[in-house]
Order: sequence, then structure tokens, then C-alpha cells
Amino acid sequence: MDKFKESIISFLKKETKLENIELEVPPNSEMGDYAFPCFILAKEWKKSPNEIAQELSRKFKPNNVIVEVKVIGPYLNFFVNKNKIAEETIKKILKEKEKYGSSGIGKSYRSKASGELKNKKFLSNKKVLVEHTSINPNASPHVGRARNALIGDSIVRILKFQGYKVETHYFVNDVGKQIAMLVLGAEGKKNVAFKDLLNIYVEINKKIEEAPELEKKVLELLNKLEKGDKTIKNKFKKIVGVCVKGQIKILSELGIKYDIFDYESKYLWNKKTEEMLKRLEKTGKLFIDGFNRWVLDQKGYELGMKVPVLVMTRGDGTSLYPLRDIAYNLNKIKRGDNIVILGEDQKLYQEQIAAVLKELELRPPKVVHYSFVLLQDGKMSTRKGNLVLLEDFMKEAVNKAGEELKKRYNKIDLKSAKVIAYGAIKFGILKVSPEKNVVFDWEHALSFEGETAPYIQYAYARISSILKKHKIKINFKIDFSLLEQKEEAELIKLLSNFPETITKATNELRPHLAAVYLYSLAQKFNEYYHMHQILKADKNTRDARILLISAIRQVIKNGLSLLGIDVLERM
RNA sequence: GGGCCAGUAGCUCAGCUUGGAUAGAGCGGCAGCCUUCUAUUUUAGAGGUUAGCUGUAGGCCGGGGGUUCGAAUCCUCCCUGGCCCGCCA
Repeated sequence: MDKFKESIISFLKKETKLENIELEVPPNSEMGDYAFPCFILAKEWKKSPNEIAQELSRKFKPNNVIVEVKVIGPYLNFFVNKNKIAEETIKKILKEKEKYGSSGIGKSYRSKASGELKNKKFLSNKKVLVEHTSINPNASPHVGRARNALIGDSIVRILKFQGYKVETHYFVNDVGKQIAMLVLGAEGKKNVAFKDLLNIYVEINKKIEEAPELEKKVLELLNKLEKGDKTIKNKFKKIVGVCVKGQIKILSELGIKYDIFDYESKYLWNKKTEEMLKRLEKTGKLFIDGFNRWVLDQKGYELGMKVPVLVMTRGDGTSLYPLRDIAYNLNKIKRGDNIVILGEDQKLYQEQIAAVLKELELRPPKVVHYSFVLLQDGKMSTRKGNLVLLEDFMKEAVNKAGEELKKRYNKIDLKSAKVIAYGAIKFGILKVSPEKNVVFDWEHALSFEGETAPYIQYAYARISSILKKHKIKINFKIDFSLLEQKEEAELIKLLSNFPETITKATNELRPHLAAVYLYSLAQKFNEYYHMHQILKADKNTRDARILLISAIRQVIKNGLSLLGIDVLERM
């Protein structure tokens, strides 16, 4: 908490004898910087809230931090020392530079062996494992999948920014039915390339739908695979290899990187699943059902299902996904604390996994769920081929950005076009809260105006170009009281709120908070820029304003980097 | 049938976890800001202005009920949409 709030709260605590003081921010900065609503005291003091506010205001003595109070109706409003907040905030930003906004919570808990942070935060270990993307290796990723990768990547960036040691994992479901289908579909085709996979997958799905007896062939393939048939194993490996390579290329083009790829197949043949079963047996909740399968009873966990059980094996004893997944989870839990990004379809299943892990007295992963991206005519589906491919979206966006650049500079700078295009894609997806369904619409998705990354990048470029025109040495002997405009006060307040916003985004694993914040900052800056001269102001005011916009520039850059978005010095 | 999530302006969203002052943005609409050219009596049309800015219209915050001094926010019922509920992963 900053010293401004602290000072107000200590005053109010003394005067009201309340344990918890909740301060609010008035809707309008002219009304004050912080407000205390006096309703809660009305009953006890047997006075109207307005009278209470009056009484408190008489008791208040201005100081170095809080310079004035004002009663507006039932509210007691406080005005902070604007010079002080301006000076401290701007100095802090320009000194900390790319670190500004980091609260270092990742580091602070690492240095503490145990203690209060451990109980407060869900992260308690030294290392944080973030598993995201984990797209089925059956085709080129569609836009809906990108939501997973982008949210995950942003969370990784945020955690690293806060000082956490992060390890990024990608789980490859390389032994599933869908891969078997792909193998079957590719039968007889030579040199299958990444771009062919989608068609093959859609075709084989159609074929199976028309001739369900083909399904037997799929199961046969799976069976042979599980028995370790070398030829089949290689076929799976080859096609998965082509697919993963292609997927990674696209994601890496977007600046998304992974430290470790975990292959599900690893858990198909090693003894981990057997060990897992033995361990589960000790809970006394594992039983063999009428189909001769190992099943875990999950009564008592309030799972939203008719019969709360988790099936671990097939009748023939071979493992099902949950069993392999639990083994995988165990492996990850050994390495550190876990975060997983998954679609909303995995919600119940993850609750089941969490219940299993609790049964084993292990800390379940923190799961971030997101809702699906829909198309006007329904759900996106790789199986049906009803989708917008991420790579096509990227291509279109780069084309559009290129055109815009051409309009302005009469030439296309591909690197800049990509920064703009990928920024737009990322921001467009990240600014929406993850639990919301999104309907993909080309026109909307390719817009570079309004609440978009290019708008924010533009504010950054604009500041850069001002600073280029006029280079002054950063000199802190500046009269910060010259930043007296209303817009300046609002900007400074926003800047000083940045660390708090990022802390919140970290604790709640919600990158969209950063996106929303950045837009409001860029918007406020543009407003300010149009109302007030910067370089043409008189010398002292100009120097103060230059420091202010330098600070804004730094915060925009820091914030965008948390979303994986780059900036341009000119655009 | 049951569980989870969402419903806020014509459209896309923020705000909801922690109740508080006139419910905020963007897109689209309308009217402008700064300039150039063409014709013209005061004006009109076309274009440019780095992706910029201002004003304005547009809301029973899905609906009913409840809690509270006060509800978009909390509780409850209902409606609509998304996701899920036993040998797929």
C-alpha cells in the first residue's frame, strides 16, 4: 500500500475506531483522490453520513502527504500531495525502467523459507511449472487454440516479471485415438507434410462417419501401439513429429517458447501407471467394476456428475488417459508448483484430477480455464474442418498491417508489419476475460483502431518520436509542481497504479487486467497530447512533461511485454 | 435431469471476487477539430492529415423476488447461450 492511503487510513482508524477502513476512488478526480463513505458509521453515531463527514473533516489536519479534505454529501474526500506523488512515481519509473511494476513477489517468497506468503498464495515452491497450448498433434492450430497459447504465454511472462522461476511445459497427446485416425488417413501417402494434415484428418473423419466399420481399424492401430509394435510406433512417431514441428513453428513465430515437451506416450509403456494404481489402491477407493476396469470412487467431492467415479483402465488392463495424466501430474508436482491452461470442456475433469491428487495429499495444479472461440455458424471444429487457422489469421493480419504501412511510407517493412499484426492478434484475444465466449469475425479481428494493440503501440511510437526530436538529459532536478494539469494528475495516478494492477493480474492469473489497463493509459495519453503542448511549452514545463511522457513510454513498454507484444519506435 | 460459466448501448467488451456518488470504453451513427484542391456572393464537393482528438444520440445492467440506508455487484427462482456429466483425450 502506498503512503497516501496509509496516511488516510491511520487518520480514519484513530477517529472512527473502525478495524477495517475501505477507501474508494471518487468517480471524478476533481472530487478527490480517495474517498471515505460515511454510511457505515451512521447507525452507531446516530448522525447522518453528511454530518459525520463534516465532523471528520474538522478533525483533519493537512500534512505533507494529504493536503486537503472535502466533504461531498456523505463522502469525505481526500486530496493527495500531487507534487509528491508525481515526483515519486516518475522517479521510480525512470530509475527502475523495465523492472517498474514488478513487486518481486516471486523472489520474496523464494527467499523466505516459509511464512505468511506461503499460506496466502497458492504458489509455495521454488519453481512454477506452466503447462499451456498442448494442442492435439493432429493438424495446424486454429484460432480457438491460440487463446490457450496466448493466455499461457502471457501468464508465463507475468510470473517471470514478478521474479518467479518458471518452466514452460507442453504436453503432447501423441498416443490418442485422433493420432491413430491420422495414421490411418495417411496410409499409402508418401512424404506427408504439415499442411496436408488438416485435410487428411477431416477426410478420415468423414470416411469413418460414412463407414463406421473403419473404427475397428483405428482401435486395432491403438492396440498394436500399446503392445509396442515397432512399425506402428514409428508411424505414430513420424506423423506426430511432423505435426508438432509445424505447430511449434507457428507459435514460435508469435514469440511463444517452451522449455520442455512432455510426451504422453512415455506414460504408456513405462511402469508409472502401474505404480500409480498401486498408490491409488492404498486410498481404499479403487475398485474393479462390472467391466473388469479399475475405477476410482470419488464420492464426497461434490463433483457435478451423476456417478462420481474416474475410470482408470480398460477391461483389458491397458491404461486410460486419466491414469496417465495422474502419473504425469505427479511428475510435475515433484518439480514445483503447477499452473495449467485448459479449455472450459476440461473443467469437471480437472476437478476430478484435483480430487485424486488431494486423495494422495498432493497440491493440485491451479487451472486457468477459457471458453471457446465460436464462428457465426457454430463451434470451431478441427474434426469437421469448420475453423479459422491461426496461420491464416496471422497472414491476413500481416498483409493488412503491411498495407497500412505502405499507405504511410510507401514501402512495406515486414518486421514492423509483424509487430503490428501479431500485437493486434494477441491484444484482441487477451483483452477479453477468458470465461467469455468469443465469436470470431474477420473484420473485427483485423481492426487496428480503437481498443487495439496498434492504438497502444501508436501512443508509444508517438512518445518516442517526441523524445527523439528533443533529447534532454534525464535530470531529476525538475519542478514537478509544473505538472499541474488535470490530465497530468490523472496520468500520474494511472502510472502509480501499474504495479498494483500487475500484482492483481499475477495473483488472479488474469492477463486481461493488464490489457485493459494499458488501453486506458494509452487513451489518457492521447487525450493529454492533444490538449497540451509538450515541446512548445515553456522550458521548465517542457522538461517536466518530457519526464512524464518518458515514464508513460516505459510503462507502456513494460505492460505490452507482459502480453508478449512488441513496440515500434515509429509506425 | 444435474453441475460450472456467460448475459451490461445496434454490435464487441470493461466494471462484479471487496455493494456506494451521474453504469464506463471501442466499433458503427450523427456533428466537428487541423489542412489541401476545385468551383462559388455568404458556400459546396473531393481528398489529405502517421492507426490521433472533441461533442452528441443510444442502457428497465436478461427477467422476477429477496437482503441492505444503498444492488450491475450479494442471495434465490426463472429464461437464453456455451461447456460438461462411465472402457475419447
